[in-house]
Amino acid sequence: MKKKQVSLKDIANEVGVSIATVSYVLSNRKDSRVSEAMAKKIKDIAKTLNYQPNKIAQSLKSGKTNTIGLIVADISNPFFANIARIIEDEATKLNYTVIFGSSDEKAEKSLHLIEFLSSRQVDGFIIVPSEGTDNQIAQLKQQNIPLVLLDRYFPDISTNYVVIDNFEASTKVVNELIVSGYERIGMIAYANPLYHMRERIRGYRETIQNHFGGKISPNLVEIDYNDSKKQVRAAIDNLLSGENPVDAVFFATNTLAILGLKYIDELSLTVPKDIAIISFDEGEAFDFYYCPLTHIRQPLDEMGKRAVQILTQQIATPDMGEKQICLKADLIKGKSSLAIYSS
Amino acid sequence: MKKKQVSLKDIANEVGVSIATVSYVLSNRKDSRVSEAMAKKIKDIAKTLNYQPNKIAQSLKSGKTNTIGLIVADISNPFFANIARIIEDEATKLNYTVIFGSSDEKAEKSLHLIEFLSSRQVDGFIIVPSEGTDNQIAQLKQQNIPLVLLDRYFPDISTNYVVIDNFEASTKVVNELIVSGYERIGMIAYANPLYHMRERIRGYRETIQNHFGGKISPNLVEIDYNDSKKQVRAAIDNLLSGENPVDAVFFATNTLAILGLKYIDELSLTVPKDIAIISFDEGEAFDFYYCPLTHIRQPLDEMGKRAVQILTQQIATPDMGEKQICLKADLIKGKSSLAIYSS
DNA sequence: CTGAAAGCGCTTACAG
DNA sequence: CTGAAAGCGCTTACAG
Repeated sequence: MKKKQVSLKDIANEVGVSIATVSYVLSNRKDSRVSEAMAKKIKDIAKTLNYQPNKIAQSLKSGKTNTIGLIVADISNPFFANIARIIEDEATKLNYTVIFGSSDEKAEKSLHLIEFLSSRQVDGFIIVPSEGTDNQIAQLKQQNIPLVLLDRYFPDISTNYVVIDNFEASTKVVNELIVSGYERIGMIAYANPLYHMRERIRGYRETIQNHFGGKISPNLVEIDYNDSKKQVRAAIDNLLSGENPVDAVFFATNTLAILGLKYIDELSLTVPKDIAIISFDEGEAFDFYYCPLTHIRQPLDEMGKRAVQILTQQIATPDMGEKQICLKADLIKGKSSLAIYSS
Repeated sequence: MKKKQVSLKDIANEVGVSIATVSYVLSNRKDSRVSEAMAKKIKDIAKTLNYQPNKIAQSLKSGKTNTIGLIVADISNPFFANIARIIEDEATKLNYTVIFGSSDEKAEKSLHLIEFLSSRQVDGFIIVPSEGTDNQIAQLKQQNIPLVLLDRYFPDISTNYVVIDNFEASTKVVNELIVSGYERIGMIAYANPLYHMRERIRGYRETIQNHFGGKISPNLVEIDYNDSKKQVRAAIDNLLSGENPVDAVFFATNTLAILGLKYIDELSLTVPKDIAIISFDEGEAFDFYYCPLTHIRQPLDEMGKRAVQILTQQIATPDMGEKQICLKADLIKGKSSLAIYSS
């Protein structure tokens, strides 16, 4: 039999005083006028009994759980795993607990998670929304549930969000390749209608367009998320075939880069001699890759922390205005995009 | 203003019936004899109002939160991150939520987490205990709080646990190296008094002893967890120096292997030609390592699932006997321990 | 077939 | 200086 936790009542009985008095003392309210002596006695007994307040009861009373619901798009992606950890740490600092789930890029799963977390009475949500969840987000907003979108957002729904400037980052990638002497630059992205992916693609297209003025066209392949392994291989075959095979590939995410590089290894191509590579985000998988990868590094730490801060502020001050943060990402130069002449 | 969630009372008012009746209908208790018509009406209204039961209130009433507290030793280690994910998935299937934290191998942090999770009224714990937490575990046990130790346990405290046979796994590693022709086999482990680490070391020592019968002695270096980077480098320098430098190294964990291999790369040594390697556990970091690593693969999936199953069983049946599971781990042969003559 | 009442453990405005 | 009472949203044994 699990022993019952000690409650205020147990302490009250022990000391011979009312539950209310114990509550006043233990919650340190200054406006209660409990005698010093009594207060000390109560505190001592509470300590010897190892009293821990029942947060469930506190939550029911206060309507606050000090819990944040976090929904990421894919927890098996180190990008999201890392940001989840950062959010967890920051939340803990601010005295919040995080309950999280992964939508695995599926709208139904996202809906299920939102309902589940709502029934657990989370005080607010941090969500990396996946395709087709616009209505879920709109609904949360309409219910005035505190909410911060992270990494992705819907331009048509006005919410708090913390994202990066994907267009600008993508521009940096393509410019780096161009400056290094590459010309036939392919891109492999997800066939995902969400804004962040469209912006990465737009950055690629416009930079190619602006620089080559139509003499060289963008060469983009979009991959279906649920069949990515096979399609990435086909995409690379495709980009490398024909009269003008690419000399560089820009991967729109780290997961695409991992799949792509494994296949490039299989083909016995050497990076960057045979083909230059830049990736959006990285991952531990590249720690031992023979050629350090040039990649976009998103300010994960700041993104996670800002999201938590904005959310907890909104929980505390519901009528605070909306906060919309767009951060810049850095290009980290490895050796996978070395200038052609120096290779 | 955040709108209040709809409660049983709202539905009761709407339908013109008592809260109790609504509760009976919505909790689907067969023994209540509410008329079909009324039941239907109530269910319809509940649906249109989008009623979600308040789990906080349910928990307070029932004394059950359907929540598991998970404490891992180091969430930044992919081994624990993976097992956390497996536990999360299995728990979700069984209708439990997981709240977790990382003790970062610190006893005080572990205590803090236990208290925190207890105050959140978790129904039970899954814990990867760190050094010096014996008394915390004993205390939980003494309070009859359902508990499963994972990956590590204390031989002196009788609890549920799910672990692997570290001694046997370690034996396999050393035998593999011996069979492949290596003789001067060093080991790098943590200076950690916990049983799992001692067993790995014992397996190493005894196998060396049994095979070489004293003609070659074990060559073990123990590393301080909090200064591991520097000490691993020194350890490798040490193992490679002297009259009889090692020709193989057994790393007792994946984190040690990562640190070690990076240094070995810096030294421009080639695996396995210059030095053979076997690691306990692996990680994504090795995905692109030029030489696929021979390593011990623990049955993560089974470990995580069994832990959840045992815990939830004990929550349901508190006087169930203790379950102690010791699984075997596999040796996965890569190329980092190739037989000497074939290299 | 339906409802009044007690109670889970806490907080807090109010009374004495 | 201290306590009785109401209430957070639910469940359930009991009465009618």
